[in-house]
Amino acid sequence: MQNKIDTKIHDHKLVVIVGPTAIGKTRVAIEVAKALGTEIISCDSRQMYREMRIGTAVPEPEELAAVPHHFIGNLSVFDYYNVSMFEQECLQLLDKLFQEHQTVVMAGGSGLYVDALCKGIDDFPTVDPEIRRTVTEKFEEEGIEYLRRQLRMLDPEHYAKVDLRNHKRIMKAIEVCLQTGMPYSSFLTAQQRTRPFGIVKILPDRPREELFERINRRTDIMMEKGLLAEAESLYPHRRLNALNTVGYKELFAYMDGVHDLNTATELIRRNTRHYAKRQLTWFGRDAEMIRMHPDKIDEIIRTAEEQQ
RNA sequence: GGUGCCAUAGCUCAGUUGGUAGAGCAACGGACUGAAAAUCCGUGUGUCCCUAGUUCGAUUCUUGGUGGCACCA
Repeated sequence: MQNKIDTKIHDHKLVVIVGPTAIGKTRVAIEVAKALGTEIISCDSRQMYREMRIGTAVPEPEELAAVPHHFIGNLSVFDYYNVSMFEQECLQLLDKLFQEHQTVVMAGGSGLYVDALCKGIDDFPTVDPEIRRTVTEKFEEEGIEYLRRQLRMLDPEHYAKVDLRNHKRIMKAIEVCLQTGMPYSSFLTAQQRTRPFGIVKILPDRPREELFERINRRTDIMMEKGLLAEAESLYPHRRLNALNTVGYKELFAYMDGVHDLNTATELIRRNTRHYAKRQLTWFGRDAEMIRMHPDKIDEIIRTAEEQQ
């Protein structure tokens, strides 16, 4: 007897369109959503901040008007936000959207956010800001060795697994240990959640050279649109996490006199390329991705309609 | 036309008292469980301009070219 549980066909479907920055996802997503008469959920950790529009390449007003978008400009740079919140809010929103639409489109480039929604993410309490602040201060004062010692004591199991050179990973684990009084690793199940809807993953892809040309061009367009002025208005808040973002941090450095404007622009181009590469690595290991050229809209629409 | 200096990685350059070479940046590869456009890790990719010598051996020394720069005409 064959086990047929995994091949169950759902009533609803999420079409996920993810890929590196500047590949042309926005246009593809809008065309697909229009063809399917549905809405778009953005999964972009930076387009959520309403103060950051030019540098995050949010869709044009006409594009936003053509198809309803969610999770764009819904936060302020002062807000705390995390993947788990995104997962929860997204699931709730999908519940609502699936009452009206058979299919919903998700588009963006934040791999962790995509995976949190598609595969689920383990649940543990949100860490008190006070605890985060304490751990951060200790790290700044005493360095990564301190973090390692702490983690070895609080959660030896995770200590053995974590990248001990990555302070962010260690800090997160310590924070959760301190918050809950339990080892961070005790929250990790590595279990994939099943979702009550089908998921089709499309990865718009083009030759690297083409992608890099688009990144260069888009950087110029952002500058013409007034990215510098946008960054200047955010300069006082440059320490906020939301502003640790390509396109802004390089201009802050320019304002600090670290380098001239041309250098800053060149660094934006380079850092955007690096970012795109990281995204390619992330999405590339997902075997469910269907690679398609973003210019072949009709094929993508057909795939979005037909695939289960 | 003459004299001098230079030619080494994609770029800027270092170096080898003769044993086929290494830095920075760029580039490339990878990891990723609540700050993820973040954070972290790894990799040298080379007719050492060409040619003929000297030498066991030349990217290194010598001859002659070629190209670039500077100065003098």
